[in-house]
Parts: sequence; structure tokens; C-alpha cells
Amino acid sequence: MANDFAFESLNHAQREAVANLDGPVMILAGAGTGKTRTVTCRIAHMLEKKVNPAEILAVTFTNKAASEMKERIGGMVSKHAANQMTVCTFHSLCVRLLRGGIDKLGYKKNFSITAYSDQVGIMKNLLVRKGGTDEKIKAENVLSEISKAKNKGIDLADLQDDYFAQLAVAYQNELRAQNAVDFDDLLLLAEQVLREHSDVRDHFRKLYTRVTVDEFQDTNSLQMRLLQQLVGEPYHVCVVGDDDQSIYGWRGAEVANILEFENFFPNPKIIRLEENYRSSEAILHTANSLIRHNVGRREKALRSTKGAGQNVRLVAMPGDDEEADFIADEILGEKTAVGREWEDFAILFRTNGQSRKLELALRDRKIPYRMVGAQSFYDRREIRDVLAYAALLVSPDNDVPLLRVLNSPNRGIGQTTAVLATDWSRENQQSVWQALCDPFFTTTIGAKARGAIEDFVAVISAAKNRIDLVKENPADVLSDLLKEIDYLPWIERGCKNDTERMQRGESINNLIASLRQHVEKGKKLQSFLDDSALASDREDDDIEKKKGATLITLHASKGLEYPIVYLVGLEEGVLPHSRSIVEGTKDEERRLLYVGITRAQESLTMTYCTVRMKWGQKTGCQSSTFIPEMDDKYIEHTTFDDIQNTEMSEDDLDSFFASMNNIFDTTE
DNA sequence: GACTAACGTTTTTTT
DNA sequence: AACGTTAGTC
Repeated sequence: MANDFAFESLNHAQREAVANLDGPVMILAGAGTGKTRTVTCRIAHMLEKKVNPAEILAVTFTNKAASEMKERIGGMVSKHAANQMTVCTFHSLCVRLLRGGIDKLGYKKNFSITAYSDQVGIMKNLLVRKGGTDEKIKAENVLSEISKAKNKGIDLADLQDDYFAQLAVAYQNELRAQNAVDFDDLLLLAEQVLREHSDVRDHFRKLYTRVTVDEFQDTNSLQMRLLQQLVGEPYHVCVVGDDDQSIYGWRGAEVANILEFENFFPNPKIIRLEENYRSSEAILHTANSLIRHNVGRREKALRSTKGAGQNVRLVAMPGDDEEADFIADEILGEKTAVGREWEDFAILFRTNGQSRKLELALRDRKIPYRMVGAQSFYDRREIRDVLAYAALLVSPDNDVPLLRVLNSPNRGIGQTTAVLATDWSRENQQSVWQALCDPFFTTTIGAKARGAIEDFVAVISAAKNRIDLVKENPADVLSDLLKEIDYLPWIERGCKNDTERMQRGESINNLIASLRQHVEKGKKLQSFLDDSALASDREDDDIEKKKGATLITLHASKGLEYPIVYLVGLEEGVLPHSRSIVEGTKDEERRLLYVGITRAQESLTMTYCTVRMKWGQKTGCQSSTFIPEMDDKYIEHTTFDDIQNTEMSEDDLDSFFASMNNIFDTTE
């Protein structure tokens, strides 16, 4: 049946991975070694062996990866079986668990999940309120320390820096008072419930007897502890990953999870996938020779199933202008000469700042391109606002969304009034919403602001009633509410151009539409908010549908592949990044370069500059210390001038022939 | 409370 | 160079 064709096409190591279904298994899947295919075949094999699909859990790192895996398994076995399995991220798994059992920890079951921008909002507020030291401390930094502490299992009160500890505790109290949890709390509390309540633990261990974790190198120590609670004897757990592609250490990922897997689960079967189906021997050899310089890794050597291929080029550039022009020119030439598609080309860089010149160079030549993961989708204001209104309709006592939209659009309730309301609510142990509703409060403030507050309260209450009492569709109510408060015109007023106006209007419409879909499936507004909080902002981004050459950061390129790759900026301070040198994380930068190199299928060109514009200032650069680490066997060292000269003569030839043709044409 | 001008900052990014 | 933030003004 279905699994036959799959099994036949697997190599020895892949078959071993698929065949070993019992006990702890770790699959070390090097770049391009058919990881996803192996994992999906392995799960299909479980179904073949009559494992109940409902007992299968596969955990991924992103929602996108989860839905892709679901789809692939669905295509391999029956759709029905695939739908019975649980394929999701760590975080959404924890939401499910906590919606059922968070009350055991003293939270109410209708807890809300705090989006990152709201975390920042809370922390900024605390910084203003506590403002003891006038040091310029950034909310993001405090939050990152809090996140690290939560992941490492350190008590927030025990943070190194006293002030940080104070802020952390206050932050946590704030969340707690709001019956809200942040992303880390989802994992932290789920782990706690499982650890402290054996009935819940047993329930889940019985529910999920087969657990698979993808991208295991990206898991942090909290996720590891959660996994240990989730998986009991006889430990039918399978983790899949590649320590050499661990590039999220700065976000708390612990390579130790993969390096010391034996310490977490007893006697694991370790399977190495080393046969690479993606890149030429030249590219792989270069990658292998580089990554060998890292200490403390699981030895593995990727073998190419392709031929030697063309040499890897390492091109010295005078400056970043030439770098961009050179690549754009080459792409243009190659496209027409060899008949490539624009999509075959990718330009990889370390930091987003490097993309501007490349973009300009491509635009100059009318080369279509797509920027992956750029700034704009990160945190769209209108989406956050509309979601905040939606959150208010569920529970107006939630201060975070309330304060967010209190004066968006401007309705005459400014900072002063907001602070008064917050103070009042604190003194009276109430929510801000309750303060706004309380005549004892509203009579203390000016008539103008009072009127504005009364209007606001009336509008929100009316909308909430339509949902709760009249049982109207929340999507309609939300849409009407936005019209009533003239939200769209307000957001449009702040736009610079028509394109932006269009986009913002559209994203609001999309949000309402997806809420409507959600409701039609019989789900609640609450669960829509959960999904939205857990979905990445670029989830609905149609990156893959867009056409053109790809411009992408090294981080975002993981998991992708391209026939022709340009990897720019191999300079000390850029790659490795200067900050990594300070922080002593050059190993991770080496892995980052390794990931970049192994994206290439046929052709790889790496460049480095002598001079680069940095923050509007010309800065001299030294070539990366990673360059001499790579074995020269397949590397062709060359310079911009060399190539320019050879191309010049080719151009000369071209123009010669062109003029010849002209002569013939005219004399015809 | 809204608008403007000067100021400072600038790795990677998901949930 | 370009962005967001903040302080100061009306």
C-alpha cells in the first residue's frame, strides 16, 4: 500500500529510522538528507503497525511546519487517520493542556495569552512607574532576561540584577492579576501541571504514546523538561534535528538537548542521515570543512549523491555597491543565458540592513524579487488593535487590551486620563474597565473626558451584549464596532501612501474574514484569540506565492534550498557578527554560515568587501576568519576586477557581434 | 492632547 | 540612512 513506494525509495539509514519505532530514537538529520520524508514515513509506518492515530503526537517549532507535516502525512496515509493525530507546536499543545487544567494552579480557565507587543507594553509601563534608576533600560531587554529565567527554571525574584528582579516580579504579578500568561508561561505552567499532578500526567501519557519532536536542535531546556513529563516509559519518543544547524541559541535553544540526549532518555537509538540529496560535492565539501572547526558536536560527514559540480566561488569586492551590482548583473545574465527562473536565485545575508543595496540593484535591473521575513509584518498595528477590541468583547476587565485601544482611535481619553483610571483601579482593587464604569471615578475627572469615557463604555457594552445576549456572530459585531468608532478612517489617516492604506484595510478585512470562518466552524471567539496570539505575524504572508529572486537572512533561510546561492558579506564583524565575538558565540555564527552554504544546490558564490557603508558611514572591513577555515579544494578565489575584466571582454565580443548584426540588418 | 523637532539607535526572530 | 522614541511647544 501507501508505505511500499515510500519504503522502497529510502536509503539504508532512513529505513533504519523508519523501522525503529520503539524506545527513544534520535535522528541526526544533516542538511538536505531527506529529514521530512523520513519522519513522515516513520509515522506512516506506525499507522501501518496499527498504532491508534489518536495516540500519535508530533511537535514542531512553528505552525507552518505543523500544517505542512500534517499535509504530507495526510497525502501518504489516509486523510482521516492524519486528522486524528495531533500535530502542533509546543505552545499550542500547552494551551490545550492548560485550558483543561490551569485551574489546578489557581488561574481561571479562561486565561488569555499575552502577545509580545503587549508584553512590551506592560514592561514599558512598569519602567515608567518604577523608574527608580534613570538608566535607560529597554523593556525588551528585561523581557528577554525574564524569558531566559523562565526557561532555565530560575525564580524571577532571584534574578542577578536587583532592579531586574523587581521588574520581573512586578511583571508577573501584573499578568497574574489579569489572569494572563505569556508564551513562556504556557510551557512553564504546563510542565508544572504535569509534574505536580500525576492524574493529568498519566492522562496525557496514556493519550499520547508516540511522540515525535522536529527541529530538536531549537528546543530549550524548558521544552526538554516538558517533553520528559510528557513521555513516560517505555519512552517511545523520537527527536529529529541537526546540532550543526542550531542557530537560535540567542533565543534560548540548548544544543545540549541534542548533544546530551542520552542523559534525558535512556539508551537511545541514534541514527545518522548523512546522504545528501541537495548539493554538489563541491558545496558539501566546503560546508563540511568549515563546520569541522566547531568543538562539541555530533561528528557527521555529509556525502553528496550528486557529482563534484562546479567550484564554489569566493569573490573579493571593493565595496558593498560593487557587491550588489555584481550579483544583480550576474543574475540578469544567468537568467537569460542559461534559461533560469528568477526563483532559482537566492541572496543570503547576515543582517537585514544588508538588504537595501541589494534590493536597489535588483530594482534597477527590473529583476523581480521577494524579501522574506522583512520588517513590515512583524507587528501590524491595526491587527493588534482589532484583536484588542475582540479581546475586550470577551472580557473587558482585561486591562492590557483595554489600555491599548482606550484612545485608538483618538476619542479624547489621553494619557492623563488613562493614568488616573489605572491608579483608581489599583487603589480599589478593580479592573480599569470597572473604574471607567464607576460613577465615583468618572465624576472625579473633567467633563470632556467623562463624556468620552461614557461613550466608550456604551459602545463596548452594546457590542458585548450583541454577542453574549443576542448571540449574534462576533465577526459581524466586531466589524460593526469598527465602523461605529470610525477605526478605518483613523488608521488610514496615519498612512503615508495609498499602498499602505490598501494593505491595512485589507489586513483588517482578512482578520474579520478569518474570524468569521473560525466562528462558522463552531469555535469561540476566545479560541480565535488563542490562535491569533500563537500564530506568527507573517503566517498569512504569501511569501511562497510571490515570484522572483529571494532576498533572505541566513536565519530565515534554514530549511530552504535554491539552485543558485549568493552569500554576501563574509567579513569580520558581519559574519561572524561583532556582537557574537564579544559574547563568545562564534560557534553559532559558524553554524549560520554552514546553514547558508548548505542551502545551495548547484552554484554557490560567497563575497566579501573591503569597504562597506555602515550607518551612513564608510567603514573598512577585514575578511571573515571563517574564510581560511574552509578547505580550498573546490574553492576558486577571485576578485571583482578579475571577473569584471573577463566579462568586459565578453561584453566587447557581444557588442562586436551586435554591431556586425546591425550591419547585416541594415544592408539586408 | 496633538504636533513637531531633535535625539539616539541599529543581529538574528518564533511562540 | 532611516527608523522609532522622547521631549518640548502650542
